[in-house]
Amino acid sequence: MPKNLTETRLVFMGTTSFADAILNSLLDEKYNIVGVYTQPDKRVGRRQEIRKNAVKITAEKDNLDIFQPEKFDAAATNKLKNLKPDLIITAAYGKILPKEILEIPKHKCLNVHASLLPKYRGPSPIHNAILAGEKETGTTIMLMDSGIDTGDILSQKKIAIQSDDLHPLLQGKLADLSSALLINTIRGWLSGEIKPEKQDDSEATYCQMIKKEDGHVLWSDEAQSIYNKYRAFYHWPGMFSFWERNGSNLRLKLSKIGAIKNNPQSRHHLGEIFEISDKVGVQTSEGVVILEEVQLEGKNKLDIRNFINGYPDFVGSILK
RNA sequence: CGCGGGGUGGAGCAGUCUGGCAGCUCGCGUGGCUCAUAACCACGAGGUCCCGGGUUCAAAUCCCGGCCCCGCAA
Repeated sequence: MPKNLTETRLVFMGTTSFADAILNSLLDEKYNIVGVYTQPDKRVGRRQEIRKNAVKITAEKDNLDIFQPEKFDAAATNKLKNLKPDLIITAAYGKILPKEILEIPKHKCLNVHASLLPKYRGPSPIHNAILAGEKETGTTIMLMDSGIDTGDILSQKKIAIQSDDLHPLLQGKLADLSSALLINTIRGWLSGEIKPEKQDDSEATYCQMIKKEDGHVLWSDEAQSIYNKYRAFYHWPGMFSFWERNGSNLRLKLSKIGAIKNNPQSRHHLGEIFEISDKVGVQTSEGVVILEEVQLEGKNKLDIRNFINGYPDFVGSILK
């Protein structure tokens, strides 16, 4: 084992802004990062421009060697071997590493996973903790094995979820927490102070990749769970419903919704828009969702009052 | 040339198809009413109808070109 942490040859793999925050904290610690792996650039937006992800931008700024393999075939695997990594750190990379890769670094592969494993194994732990209305979640540093988020745990730390935390805020908190924990864990792991602990598979829960369609609001849900969905999907994919107008179903993004009003007296149709004093609500199966800002397809985001000024027939209509 | 919606007083919209007085809901200003108001009444200010060209007696509206905003898709 290298005596000095800065001599450890470290490879980082990550893609999202969460991963970027982790990478930045490793850079702050002056670790010797000999390679950065991230997902290939994707074409994005109406003009199909190529956009670099956050990790790539950071890596370029620091003149790190960047690798963006579509998959780990023989050539990609050899390239990685040539980097002679002592340790691989992954965080929200978005690719499953074949077993052969996991065996390359002598100090193995560490993964940062933003949940209290074995809870919320899978690609969307933060989203799903919010969706489920959890009061707390956390972050786990673990060794990677061939399963998905099933490896032995090195360290773990909890954090509270506030009832009005939106996904980006909670993700930011978890990134900070994870960064600090990772720094300590790397030190402890390389020095042999930390011993891996097996996960209790009987306690495991799993989450799926979030799809765009998941943002479609079901007004037959309860207001509280719709609000949780709003918090979880705030950054992506957002929340939307459909408003029928002049025979066509227009997509209406609910870009900002307010607290829930539990007034059992209110018995409108599911999805019906109505005014409550100075606010605008939508009827759910239990409670009311308050609309604060919406965006009709083809239009800009609008404060609900301005929206109704332009579309007075919105009140009384039913969202689907 | 991936598909589609849009640009009209400070905000949001209608008007465009079928060319003919610049309209609606708000906001703003002044006055009134009220114990009171995101309430009500009266009056009022505020517009190069995105830009450029064309057609026409006449263009927000029709034709050509350009700029910008947005939804989908990826």
